[in-house]
Amino acid sequence: MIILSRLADYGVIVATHLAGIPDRQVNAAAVAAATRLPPATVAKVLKRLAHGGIVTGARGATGGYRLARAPEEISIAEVVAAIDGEIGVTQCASHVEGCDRTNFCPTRPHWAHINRAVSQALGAVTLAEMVGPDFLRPRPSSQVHASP
Amino acid sequence: MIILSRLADYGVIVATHLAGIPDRQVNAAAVAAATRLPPATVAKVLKRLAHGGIVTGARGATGGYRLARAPEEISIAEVVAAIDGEIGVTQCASHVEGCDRTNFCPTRPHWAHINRAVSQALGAVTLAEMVGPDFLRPRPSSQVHASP
DNA sequence: AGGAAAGCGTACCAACTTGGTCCGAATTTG
DNA sequence: CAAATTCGGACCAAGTTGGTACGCTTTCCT
Repeated sequence: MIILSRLADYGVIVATHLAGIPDRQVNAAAVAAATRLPPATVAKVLKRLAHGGIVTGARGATGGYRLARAPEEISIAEVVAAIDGEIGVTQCASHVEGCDRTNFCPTRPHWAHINRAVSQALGAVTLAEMVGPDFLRPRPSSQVHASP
Repeated sequence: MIILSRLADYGVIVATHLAGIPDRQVNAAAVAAATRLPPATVAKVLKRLAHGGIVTGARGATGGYRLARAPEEISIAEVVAAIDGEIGVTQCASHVEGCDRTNFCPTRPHWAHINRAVSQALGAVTLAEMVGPDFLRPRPSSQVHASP
């Protein structure tokens, strides 16, 4: 199973790319060219990111996108939430009521626990760490640049 | 966004139900009746669970399903993996190669880290803990969100 | 001031995945 | 031997998602 949708994946890639050039303001086509992603989809992703407050878009000629905050202030969870909405393990974790088998469902505390763990895992990594060359690695010995 | 698919959710519910009756061997219809889930879908879920080694199915008359292992030996991650396949944050985390923007992707170590955190969160909880009576807290009022 | 460039919003279409159903083959009990 | 019951596969419908296109607004440059 895949946790993140493809658009969310694209969103992280795009946001990471923007984090790598914090002062530049580039348009969607340039981001698409730099990330080798479909331009139309990149535009869609950037729109959602702008709507979520991750990036800010400048209109007009010589306009473009730019990160709305510092890269170390933006977590992956925010980027993902801007694309696909709030993170939830299952639908029981999202909707509060209406489950007619609530009595048969002693699993919700565990879902909440797992949900928090996932959110914490996605919220612990920031864009600055994503783009940083010396990111925090729990295992500094392993080399991860090559293909696994 | 929802992490687990609905079938995976059903699988956890079904497996938890089976964990609650470790010595009984019940058929798919009984499980569906007990869990208030669609019978056909429960049958499908049980088939995948059997294929994944979570439950064992006995054919013939008076057949039925039973947990293949002890409830404390089966984690949620296994159940989810039996339904929806191996857990991966994104497609980059699953497929080993073929990504033509590997050079533009310094994010994979972080994906691996997040992926491991998610897997650990899902792997830390077993079916025995799911069915355990100590954990169920019937408090449907407060819903905790992982606020960013 | 006008044209061009770029973002913004919406709408739309295609495709894949998912949810759900059904029937045949195998197997065990009575 | 027959009936009941299950597994295992194929099969179909529907929802969601990915992706694209178009019109509008805004801003800079000529």
